[in-house]
Amino acid sequence: MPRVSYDERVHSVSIAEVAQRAGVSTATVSRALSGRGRVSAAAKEAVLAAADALGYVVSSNASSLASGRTRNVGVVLPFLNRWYFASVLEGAQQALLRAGYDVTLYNLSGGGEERASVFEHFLLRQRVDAVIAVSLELTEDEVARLHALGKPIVGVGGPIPGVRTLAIDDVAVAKLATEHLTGLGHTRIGHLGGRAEFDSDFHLPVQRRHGYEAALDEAGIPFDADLVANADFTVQGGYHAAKQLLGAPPRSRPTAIFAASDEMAIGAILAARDLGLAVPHDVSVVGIDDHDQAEFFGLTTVAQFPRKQGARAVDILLEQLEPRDGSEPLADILLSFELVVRSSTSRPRD
Amino acid sequence: MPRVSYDERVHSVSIAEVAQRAGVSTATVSRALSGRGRVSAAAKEAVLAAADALGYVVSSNASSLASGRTRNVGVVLPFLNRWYFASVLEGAQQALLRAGYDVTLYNLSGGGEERASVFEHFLLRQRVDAVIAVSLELTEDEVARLHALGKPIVGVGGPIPGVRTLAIDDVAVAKLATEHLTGLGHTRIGHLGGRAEFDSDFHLPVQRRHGYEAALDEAGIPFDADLVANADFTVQGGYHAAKQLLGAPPRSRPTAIFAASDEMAIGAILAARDLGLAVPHDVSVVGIDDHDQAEFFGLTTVAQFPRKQGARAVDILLEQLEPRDGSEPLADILLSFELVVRSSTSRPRD
DNA sequence: GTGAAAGCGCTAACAC
DNA sequence: GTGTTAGCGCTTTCAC
Repeated sequence: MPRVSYDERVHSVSIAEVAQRAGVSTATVSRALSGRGRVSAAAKEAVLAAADALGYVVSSNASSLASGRTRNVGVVLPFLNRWYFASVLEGAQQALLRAGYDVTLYNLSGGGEERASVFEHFLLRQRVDAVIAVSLELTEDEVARLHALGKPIVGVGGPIPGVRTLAIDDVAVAKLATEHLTGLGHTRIGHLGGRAEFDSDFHLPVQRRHGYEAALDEAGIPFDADLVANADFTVQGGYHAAKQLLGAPPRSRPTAIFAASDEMAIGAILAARDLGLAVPHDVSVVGIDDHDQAEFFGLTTVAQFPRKQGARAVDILLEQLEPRDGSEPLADILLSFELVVRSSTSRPRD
Repeated sequence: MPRVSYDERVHSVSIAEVAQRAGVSTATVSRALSGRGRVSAAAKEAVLAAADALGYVVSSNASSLASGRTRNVGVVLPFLNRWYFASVLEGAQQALLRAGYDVTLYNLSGGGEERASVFEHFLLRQRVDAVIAVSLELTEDEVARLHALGKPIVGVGGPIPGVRTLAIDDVAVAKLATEHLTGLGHTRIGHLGGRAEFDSDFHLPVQRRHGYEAALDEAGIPFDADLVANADFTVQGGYHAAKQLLGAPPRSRPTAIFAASDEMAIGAILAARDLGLAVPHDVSVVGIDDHDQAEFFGLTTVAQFPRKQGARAVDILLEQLEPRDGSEPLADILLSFELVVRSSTSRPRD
């Protein structure tokens, strides 16, 4: 704790004052405080003491201007108010904070013009040392401009051309979920997929559907387009789509549903209840995510770990921003996922 | 669109290059681009053209260092992954972006040491022009340090001593919700409140409970401690607490529940269903928030408007950062709220 | 290991 | 209305 009462001061302490008090030059103060370059133990101690006594803190602007480093990372995402995105952001922010980096947030949910404006802002104002793009497909131009400025980029949630990327294997995840159902003996398996408009970025809906079809195929179950309904990844969307699937006559109704997100899966569980169907007795439901509420609903799901994804993205960035010896540049990374079996799935009734 | 291909360049264009190309001085470029000070139309046009052609953008660090303004606002919040907080942030970010400000995010959900670390970071590094604190009670020391640096602060979600604050009147909101139930003729009204540990910041649980009691009082209904259960504001917490209230024998069971958040109210609806009780026939439920999912569940609620709250906070900040003539400094502001009646409430059965 | 000094790229007086 | 110029507060050669 600095030993000065702050409300008595209006201007901030400069490095020169610290230097004077410590009886060294400003260069030594800079070196002592930043850890770059060597400083004698005695000098370092004197500097630390002086800085503490004066309540000194570097001006990030002056430091950035002189050094070219901002210690700030931009995180760009398409939504803030959805579990996956907020979780990735949380994980990234936490890791960045620990490494001494600030996070500047760019939420694109406002619309198209906002996106252009964001790129004007931070590409251009050189506020950040690097960029994390979550489930966003940057254009080649955007990537090129960032790279031209020497700013590393890492993508989370899907591949960006020319950019190192973290992603789960969506096909494999969907296949795993569906295989869980075929393994239980289900043969009429419905799918709640993502609507085409959500496919713009990383083709996540399409890939998850491919995984679903692949699992059916391996189990020798013919694909039936009537068992697929698409929605918008929300509970409400999943509810309505599931009602449609489950409203079919008992003979043709699916005995299990694989939803491309937990929120839609929860919607399906609620829809089943409202139709008087018991889960899992009449219909099994499996999702993807391991959403916060998955446990509450007893939802079987394939967990992905967005917080870890965010933290991992930071590791990769830091390796480029602060290369340490022995660290190899990493290739694209496929993230882990795992099936979490709860009470929403069981063998079919007969 | 700038007419240069960015990947051919590695260093960024400086103001001097623009000045040269436009045939004016750097001062004129600065003035033309920032809008501060007067510039002839011809000069302005020339500067704009040159800047565009070269793909010039100011270095925010150099600009901040020279001017003392960062065009960056820090937003501090205790959670990211909850509807209210994410919505406030979204509203604030959007308004800030429109005004040309970046947002640096400080999420404190990591724990206590993180909080100290955050204050080291941004109080101290002078990265921001102002601070928005959402549902956080800053200490006097923290407020004093910010003020000492001349940084405006605005609080959202509750009062901070010495700081301009935006908040709903939690007592009135809770009273309105409860009055809706008494007005329908309910006399056994349960309350799902917030647990004491959530009271640390703005005593929101206590205030909402006061509103509840006030409404009962005015309706001449005696307060009954057995009809109150506390939880953690989540669906799951509300579910368990509601089960407790609704598990009582029919005679003593509440015919209506007022929950201090929509998420808990949704938990109550699900609990009622699981107990075989119809909503609103057997039990009415009302919440506070107008959460994204409120409509889906047909939840009657008192809406607050967190996105607007965030945007409003920005207005207040901007008024201080960029005072315009005729604008009066605003006092603390009570935000609007409104009862939204849906299908989860009705008159009691008999 | 340490200090002197030259910038980093811009803004804001000030003079014209 | 426009140019000149002195910093903003730091980091980093370069010499010692």
